[in-house]
Amino acid sequence: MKLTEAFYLRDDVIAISKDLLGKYLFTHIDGLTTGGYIVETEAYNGIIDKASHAYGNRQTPRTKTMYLRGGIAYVYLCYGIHEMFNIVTSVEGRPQAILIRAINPTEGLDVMLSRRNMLAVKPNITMGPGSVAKALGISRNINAFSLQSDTIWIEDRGLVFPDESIAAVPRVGVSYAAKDALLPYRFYVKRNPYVSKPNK
DNA sequence: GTTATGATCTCCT
DNA sequence: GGAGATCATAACG
Repeated sequence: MKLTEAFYLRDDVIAISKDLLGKYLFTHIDGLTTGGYIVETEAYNGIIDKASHAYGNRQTPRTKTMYLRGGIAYVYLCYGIHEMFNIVTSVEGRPQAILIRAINPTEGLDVMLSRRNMLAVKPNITMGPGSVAKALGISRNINAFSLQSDTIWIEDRGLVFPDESIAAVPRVGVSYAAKDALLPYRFYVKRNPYVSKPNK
């Protein structure tokens, strides 16, 4: 059930991003389990990708997590407000990562509602990377945690989307990355209500 | 030490 | 449709 390390250690971050659609992401934090299946991802292709934090082989306290062995979490703060959850892939020394932009929640709905200060389930509960992290209780203190741990992990439950229901489009919020912003590194499940707005 | 800015969300109009 | 929130990070002096 739980995805093994071999899944994350592959070198093709684009293929892994696509493969992650339909996989179930779970967290067990503060004694509470929450999760759902992934419906939107974005690939960040290492040192040659201008949109990546590791562009140009940049090594800093923040990005060092990306250089570790694949199969761990990379969590950072964006805009001073939002925690972002990424999955590190490929082998040690190759800083590739995948941003989880949206999930379709299936477990722990009541917990997610209270974490999001919402009264009823609406698509925006886990739509967009900042919302996903908040609903799942993800914060920077699980940065670099292994996805083989019992705090955060990903399962294959046999859910597969056919190619024609998967869209590949340019990424969101990376206009500073010049022509790399045009690469179709954002993948999502067509017509799923939890997919975030831009380019839908 | 200082400063500019962002892999965004929410609320307001 | 648009602005404000809010701070760690990274680059620079």
